[in-house]
Amino acid sequence: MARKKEYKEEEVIENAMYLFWQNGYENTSMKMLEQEMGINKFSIYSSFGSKHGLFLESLKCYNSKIKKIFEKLKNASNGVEDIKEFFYDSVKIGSQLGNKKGCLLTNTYNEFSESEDFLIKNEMNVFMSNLKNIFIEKLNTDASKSEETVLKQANFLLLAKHGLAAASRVNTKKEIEDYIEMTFKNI
Amino acid sequence: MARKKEYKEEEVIENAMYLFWQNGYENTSMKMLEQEMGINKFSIYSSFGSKHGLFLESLKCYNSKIKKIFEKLKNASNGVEDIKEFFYDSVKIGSQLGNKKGCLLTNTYNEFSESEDFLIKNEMNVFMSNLKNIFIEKLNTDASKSEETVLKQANFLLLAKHGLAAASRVNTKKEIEDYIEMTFKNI
DNA sequence: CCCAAATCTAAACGATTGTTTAGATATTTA
DNA sequence: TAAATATCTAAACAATCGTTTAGATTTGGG
Repeated sequence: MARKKEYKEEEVIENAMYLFWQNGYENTSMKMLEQEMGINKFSIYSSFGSKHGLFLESLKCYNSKIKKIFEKLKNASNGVEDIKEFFYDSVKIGSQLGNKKGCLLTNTYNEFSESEDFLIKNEMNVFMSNLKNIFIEKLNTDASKSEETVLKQANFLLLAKHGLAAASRVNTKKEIEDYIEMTFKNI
Repeated sequence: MARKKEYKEEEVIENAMYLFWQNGYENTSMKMLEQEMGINKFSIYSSFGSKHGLFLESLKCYNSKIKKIFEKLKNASNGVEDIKEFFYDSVKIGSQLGNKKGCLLTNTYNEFSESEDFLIKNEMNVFMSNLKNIFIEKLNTDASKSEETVLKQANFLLLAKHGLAAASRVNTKKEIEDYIEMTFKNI
């Protein structure tokens, strides 16, 4: 054995995640990451392999952060009302975690939409289809809805969620609340 | 007098605009611009001053491209129905102009949301408030709506338009159509 | 026809990008 | 305590970024 590490991966990755969340992948440099993570390039590379590996790990970190509100949604039993609450939770979590805007996954989805990075695109698709399936499940608790209606509404909510994440980067809290309320008027 | 220029600014700027539209500002390099515009760096700099100047000019070029559907919206007289048509037109124009995704202005709005580039942010704010005012005007053609309702619905539509532009980069035509239809269900 | 000026090509600029390496420092174990 | 080794700092790496410059080429007017 030898010298001890002066940091914990699980701790420094959080700061990396916040930085990526705020600036996106390309606009976050190794220099900024050094500063924010509090360790230097050598340590980053020995722990995470590359900037790309660090980003993937940041996405996992983000996933674990939002796992709570996903579990809450899954375990709730008020159908559409739970989805609405999930929308509110999604916006709230950004201001709780250091006033970050939007959703890291949605930001990434947009930034990589023209990219050929299939590792990351796959991560995104898994997330989106999971979310869609949960929406479908919740919508199905209302037995009066036809399968077609459910699918259409699930698509609508998925885009609304995507749009909300994008818009929440530049709009006020009031505007966002109005948007969520109006969105669920249509369901 | 002396040698003649072998290109026209109005022509090459279009290709620059398409490239920015596709990749965003930061992810478009001068090298890519040289290739796509068909002129070299010297010419770009002598015509547009800098990458930043070129981008601003691209935004103006984009504005003139979408002017048509804005004028159409302004001059129409079917109230909300016209806004809906405007949503469809906004999506369509991307596929018409070389299968580009989303809206250059919205993409820019997102990319520069954390930036301190006030020249560009101002350009964005002017665009957004213009759009909002048009929405308000159209909504007001229905005299039964209270001022509060109109403002709330205008905010909703503005975010919906923003979200639509973001989502249209990654979603299918069918999903987008469903989204627009659902959006206007209760307006 | 030749000089002046504008536009071209292409190389070089310094700064920054992500990544690697050399060497000093600290810790564990035998 | 000494040898082994993991982790640190800090410099250097090649590649690319946006930008500038030097020099060749083309054009028009006197």
